[in-house]
Amino acid sequence: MDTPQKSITQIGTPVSKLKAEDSPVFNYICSLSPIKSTKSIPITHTLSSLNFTSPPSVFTSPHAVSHKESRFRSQVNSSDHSKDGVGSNEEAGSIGEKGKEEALTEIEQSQIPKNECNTPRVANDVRDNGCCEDGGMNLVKMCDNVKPKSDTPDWGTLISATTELIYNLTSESEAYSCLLKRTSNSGEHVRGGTMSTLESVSKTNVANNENESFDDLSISHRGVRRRCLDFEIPRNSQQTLGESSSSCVVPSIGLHLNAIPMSSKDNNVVNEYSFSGNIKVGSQSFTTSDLHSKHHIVRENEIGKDAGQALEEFPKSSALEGLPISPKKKRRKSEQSGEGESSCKRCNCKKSKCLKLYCECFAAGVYCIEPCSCIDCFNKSIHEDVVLATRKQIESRNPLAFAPKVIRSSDSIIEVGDDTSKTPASARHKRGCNCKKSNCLKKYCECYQGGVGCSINCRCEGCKNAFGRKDGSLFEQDEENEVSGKIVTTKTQSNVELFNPLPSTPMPLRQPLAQLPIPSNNRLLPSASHFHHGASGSSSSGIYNIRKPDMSLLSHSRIEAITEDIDDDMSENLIQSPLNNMKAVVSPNSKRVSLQHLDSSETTPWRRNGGRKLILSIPTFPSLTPHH
DNA sequence: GAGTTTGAAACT
DNA sequence: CAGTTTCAAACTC
Repeated sequence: MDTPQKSITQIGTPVSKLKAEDSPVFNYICSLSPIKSTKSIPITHTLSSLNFTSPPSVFTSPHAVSHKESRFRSQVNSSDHSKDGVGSNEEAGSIGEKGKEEALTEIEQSQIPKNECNTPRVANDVRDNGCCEDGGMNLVKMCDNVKPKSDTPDWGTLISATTELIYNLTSESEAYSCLLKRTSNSGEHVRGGTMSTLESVSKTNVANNENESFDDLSISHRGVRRRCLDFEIPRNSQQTLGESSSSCVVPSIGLHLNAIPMSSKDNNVVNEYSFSGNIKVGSQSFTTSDLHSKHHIVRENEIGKDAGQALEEFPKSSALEGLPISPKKKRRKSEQSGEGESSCKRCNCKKSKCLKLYCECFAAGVYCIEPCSCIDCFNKSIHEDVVLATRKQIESRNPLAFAPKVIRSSDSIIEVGDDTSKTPASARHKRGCNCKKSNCLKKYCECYQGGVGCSINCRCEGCKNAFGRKDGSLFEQDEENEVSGKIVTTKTQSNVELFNPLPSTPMPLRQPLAQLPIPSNNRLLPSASHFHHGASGSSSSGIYNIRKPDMSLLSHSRIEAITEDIDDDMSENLIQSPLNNMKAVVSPNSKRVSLQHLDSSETTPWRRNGGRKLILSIPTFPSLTPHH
């Protein structure tokens, strides 16, 4: 017998939805409360997610697209359109050109074919202006059809529609939580004519469905990710999420993995690389990079802020772009993380012009934004060419320079090897740290900062990393109690950690199972199990269910779960770096990374322990470098 | 908030 | 590749 929920979940496509509208089951669904209906989301989501079709052209032609244009254009409802344009132009004109030339001189101008980006820009412009609008209109119509004429919202329909739609978002966490909030909070959003989320989502979906092929063809990676969320939110969704529901957005998502420790304090934020990297496993994978291809990058000033705030701040920030910001505005990371919602990178660079890896923003692949306190910053959209050139240069030196520093692989415990397998963290620092004095107990240590244990890759001295020591030893009792109050010693427990949906963070990461909050309603649990749709049915599912503490974690969990599936299937495939057909190889003893051709893995650190490959889960990191 | 410490990044 | 310098974040007071 089909339960109503199940029926909902079967409504996987707009077509089926339409059919379902007339069915008694559908009516019954409509009578259900929105909250109940949301139970179907995971399944739908899973299916939807898996429906992403064409394998991504992950590493193809990541031509940078006009950030400026898309960014400004995408201030859809802003009345400051002209202002934006003027602002950017003025800025580019007054500030940009001179300094840009300087910077470009420094970074070998010849590396930047100026026409490089022209074509993609056109394509994107066309897309921005055309297809999405059409799709959006259609979808709005669809939602209108779905929307009952009476004052009583047809929640079942709406939810099934929106859930399905919203699951085309790659930003599960934001989208999901936003949707849930909105759908469950009130009908005003819908009835009152705002329908922002639904419309947004609808647009996204229609755009995805109808223009998928077009997107695939026309969209390539952005060179530089926008502030926050670039990775996960499809462009269309980004637009609308940013504008209509960004208050729901978890701003830390979209951060470079460097930001894990910050964002992790929210405890419901999975780091973006965990997501994108895992999802992307291998060049054949279907999601992140695909989504990246399909969807554009977020505008830096909107995401992570309240929409209104973003709109308010945009003119200001764009006007201020490129201008030094008073150090008084400086906010330290600790403060940022305290804000929870605003843990986007902020730098304080004074000499690097934010064009070196010293700059956290630059290193994270995001532009600097207003809250940054940098001086002479060139890491702005208006200096896109400079940024691109610099990145290219840096990448030429170290192809993984912009890759996430922490490799968060669900297989890492198994894969990494004997000495580190005991350590609980399901991730390792890509290159390892080199700490001398901090004992890997402070955030000077990149491993510690990333919330991961040290590994054999580390050259640290006196390692006492609370997440796992270099020598593989477990924490001492005292230490451990301090950190988490729990000793993780067994393989099972390690596995629990492995599937810990929580981001890396000292406290919760090592929180024992018993101490984890179990949701009063365990609806999440079956939902979570749905994430293993088609999975190998490993113990991870069970663990997963147990660990599901929080609705806000759901989306992240799903990501990880899917990752598991992918890893199962593709664990033998090395993840390709953004560079063409090359394996990124991390030398345990070298800071620099080298590239290795596909036939030499056995001599590399990729293989350890019985020949299993150590997978470098390089996420879909949109290389700035156009590859030809 | 200023100064110090630290280690990554960059440079030689 | 090793040593040195530069840099900015983290940290301390």
